[in-house]
Amino acid sequence: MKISEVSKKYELSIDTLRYYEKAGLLPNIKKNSSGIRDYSDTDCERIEFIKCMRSAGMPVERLSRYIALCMQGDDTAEERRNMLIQQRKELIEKRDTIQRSIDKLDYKIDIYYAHNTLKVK
Amino acid sequence: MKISEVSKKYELSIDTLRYYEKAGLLPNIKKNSSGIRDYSDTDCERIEFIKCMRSAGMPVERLSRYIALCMQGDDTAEERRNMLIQQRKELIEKRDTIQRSIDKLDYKIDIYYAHNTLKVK
DNA sequence: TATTGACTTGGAGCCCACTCCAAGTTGTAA
DNA sequence: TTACAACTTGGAGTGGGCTCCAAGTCAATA
Repeated sequence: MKISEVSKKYELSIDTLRYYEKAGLLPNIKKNSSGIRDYSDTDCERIEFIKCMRSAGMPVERLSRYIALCMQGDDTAEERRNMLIQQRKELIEKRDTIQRSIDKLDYKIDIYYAHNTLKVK
Repeated sequence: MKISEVSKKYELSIDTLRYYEKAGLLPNIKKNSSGIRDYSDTDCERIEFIKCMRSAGMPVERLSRYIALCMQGDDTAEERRNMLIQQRKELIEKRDTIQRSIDKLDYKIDIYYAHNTLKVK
């Protein structure tokens, strides 16, 4: 798959794909004789994972470390697992923070309704 | 309350408090004869709201618009309510995105466990 | 009265995650 | 063979949200 196809399929700009590669998130992308990238299925799976983690706010640098561990082989499995567990913990905190904000908003929105005329803060 | 006290109480740096003020999030902070800020209870409540919304990812600029509407008076109540409803909607989306990432992580972490030896990606 | 510490200001700098740009190469189509 | 579209590179620029800095003011204390 060429970069423009991948870009369309995963809704990531071409620049972002190259940026991710430079940042170590997509190592070993194959290139043909004239230097053009050819993304494999494995690369694409990785992109899905990256998208998922990025959308949840995992920093590029941490993702890069995780992927570097993947490339190092099986010996790093435990470390990787710990990274995922840590990340899950952080996401749960983040989700709960957001939930508290939603609750607070519900409360505020209710007040606007309660005053019915919509005229009171 | 002086800025250093507010800073400690709400765990926001003094620079951040002044930055928020400059950005329109904290209008009309009283100053004494020698120009020193004196935060009122209302200011403090506003700071709590700002912290809550910021921690949920609401951009400073949008907060600034919301607060500008507050200052304009009762006529803007409906618009403000709509902003809060919109914000709630976005937070719910964000929360759900994070939840999906958590689910994906659970799945991945499970795989590490399943392979028991911790040796397989 | 000299020092100290907390405050003031405007503006520069930093980090992250892109995003854009210039200049060049390649492959196909007219 | 010339035009074009899509690709390549390195590096500069951008926007949001702070964070830091220099230079100055002020009030209380030694």
